Amino acid sequence: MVKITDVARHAGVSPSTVSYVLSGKRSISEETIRRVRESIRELGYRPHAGARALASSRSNVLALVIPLRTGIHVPVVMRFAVSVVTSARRHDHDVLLLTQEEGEEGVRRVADSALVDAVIVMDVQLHDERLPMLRALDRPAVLIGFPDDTAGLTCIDLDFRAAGEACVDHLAALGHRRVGLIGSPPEVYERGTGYAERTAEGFLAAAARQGVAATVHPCEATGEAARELVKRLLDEHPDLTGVVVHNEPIVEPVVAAFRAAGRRVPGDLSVVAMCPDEQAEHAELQLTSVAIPAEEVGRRAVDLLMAKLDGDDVPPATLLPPRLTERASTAPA
Amino acid sequence: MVKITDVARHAGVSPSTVSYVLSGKRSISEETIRRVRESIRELGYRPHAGARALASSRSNVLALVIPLRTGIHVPVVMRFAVSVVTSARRHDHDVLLLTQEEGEEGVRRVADSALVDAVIVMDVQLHDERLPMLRALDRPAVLIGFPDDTAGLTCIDLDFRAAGEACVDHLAALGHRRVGLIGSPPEVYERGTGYAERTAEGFLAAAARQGVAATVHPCEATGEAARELVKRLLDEHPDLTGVVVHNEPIVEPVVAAFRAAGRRVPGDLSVVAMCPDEQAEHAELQLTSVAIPAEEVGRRAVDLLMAKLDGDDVPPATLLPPRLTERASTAPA
DNA sequence: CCCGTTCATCGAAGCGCTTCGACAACTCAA
DNA sequence: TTGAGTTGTCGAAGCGCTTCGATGAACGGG
Repeated sequence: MVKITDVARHAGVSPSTVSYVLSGKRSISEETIRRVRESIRELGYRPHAGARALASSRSNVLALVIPLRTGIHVPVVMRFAVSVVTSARRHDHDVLLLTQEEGEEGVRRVADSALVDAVIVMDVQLHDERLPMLRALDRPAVLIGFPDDTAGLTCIDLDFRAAGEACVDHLAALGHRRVGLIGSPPEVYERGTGYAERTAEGFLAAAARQGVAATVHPCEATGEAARELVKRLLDEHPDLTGVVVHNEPIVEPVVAAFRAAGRRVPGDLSVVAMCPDEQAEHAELQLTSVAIPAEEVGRRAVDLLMAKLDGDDVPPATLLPPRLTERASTAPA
Repeated sequence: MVKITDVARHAGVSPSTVSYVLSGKRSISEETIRRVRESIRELGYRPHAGARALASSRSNVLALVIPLRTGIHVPVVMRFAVSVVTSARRHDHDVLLLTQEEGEEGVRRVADSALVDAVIVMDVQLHDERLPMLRALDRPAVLIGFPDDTAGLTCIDLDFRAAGEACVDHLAALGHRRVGLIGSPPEVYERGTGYAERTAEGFLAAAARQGVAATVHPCEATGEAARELVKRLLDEHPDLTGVVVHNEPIVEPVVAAFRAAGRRVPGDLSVVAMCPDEQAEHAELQLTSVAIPAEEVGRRAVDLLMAKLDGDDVPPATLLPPRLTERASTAPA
């Protein structure tokens, strides 16, 4: 194994100089930098991560806690994760994967053992049992998702309340007078998930404000459940002309079900999806949608974490404004 | 931060004794073990991961390279990943997440810097460009998926060829005389993905052996593509009575499309899926299926890696035999 | 009762790096 | 021409742990 002393000898400098070339923490002459870099390249030197962590008390590793609960949409989770990994690499950090199963203990373990410098937690519940631990943690943490009480935490997410409102406002502007929200599976609401509840709140608030009749309908993420719900909706609300779907896997089945029921989309019935842009664009019918900006959220979560690691103050709450893109699934009532 | 010397002092022993209690590498008296454990608990001691890695040249971290290509089914990838993380924890290891984007360089980086002790690579192609690097790597690696040439490697996966055969054998035994394989998206075949090609080979080989007419059809993973393909299939092969679907997201749409075309399933047409048992069981129509044993593959990949880390010899190739479970989607022709 | 073993424990070295203080060599204003 | 800064580099300490060899105590066979 090539170590820093080998590089130092090869370049004719001291180990500390090599270290300073690598970290840039002291000024080094152009010429020396060149020689050291050349030696590093030639010898194929890689600093030993453990030694570095020990000496600097920085491991350059972040922990990412991913959710495993039922009712979550796995592809979206993966987008967040990939975005976090990619962003972390830009800051010269790696990402350790923790499953929710390991839970509190896992976070504490990797934090206390200095395996990681900081933590990102996904899928935070309104009353998340991990909050006390996260508040007490002696390492920076960023939550993706908003708990009820954000005091002492750093949180980031799409502004789901505003997103819910944006969908209704769009439909109302098109003249729709009765709208429905097809939401996440019931268990997601039952366990108090911020994004689901806040979307519903925004949806209902905007409807009230606009004088539009509105109802909220949790729905399992299966085609069958979607078809049944659509049937029931049309039965109970024959005047329904606008639907918001906040449940990625069943967007397509919902559209198909409305069509099967004889409704033209968007002729008779408009659909707004809340999903990643990619999904909205690749659907058979291009969907008017509010984007779930997983990439941006992941990136900014990492940026926040890096700022905290640098000792900077960061805003405790970051709500990304929703972006509604009009496509082919909505039309005037 | 509590360190080993603190524990040693508290327990009235030397640091090395504490270390030996923790590692079990030397015999220690019951009484001392008890006292040391008690001190560890009381002080909340956690060994510093970096220090440990430096002194022992073992980081107790594995790298997991996950795929990002198009055409792969994300939920299945996630199952592998979760299984790897869970299994690694059982062996007291953590998992570092690498994306395929980082590629070769990423693996080399974390291996050379001793950030990880070993590597698991998912979604290996038949002629994977990473193979030379993996062969040359000075750390153990296990591949999930089989390249064309496994020399010098350790690979594990479901035996997809046998799986393809099992599906046809099942259908043939039920008296079906013409069968079709609805496979992965075209790009998956184009880039030479082992599991897709081997399934098709097994499928065709068994059909030839059984004297059954058979065709293979790649299919994009969208409901629309599925519906089109089904229409075309029925057009071109009116005598088709058995279908194998090896493309998780479109299993349901395929069944729905056959029904929409007036075929009863399984009355007129039998469907065998290749998907996780969970998916087969939770479908509206319980699906006869060959299980994709993601959990087992992940677990055994980790077990193989641990064996290699212990210096044990391991089989270069592990093919898990397919398991076909008869459910409600297949019936006699 | 002595000596060779085994058992339990200790002390010290060393893993490869970062960082701090020191210092020689310059630079430049007074 | 001096003294105060600045720049570039070095040496050494130390991060917290594991591991090796040493050692004293207890044990048992001859």
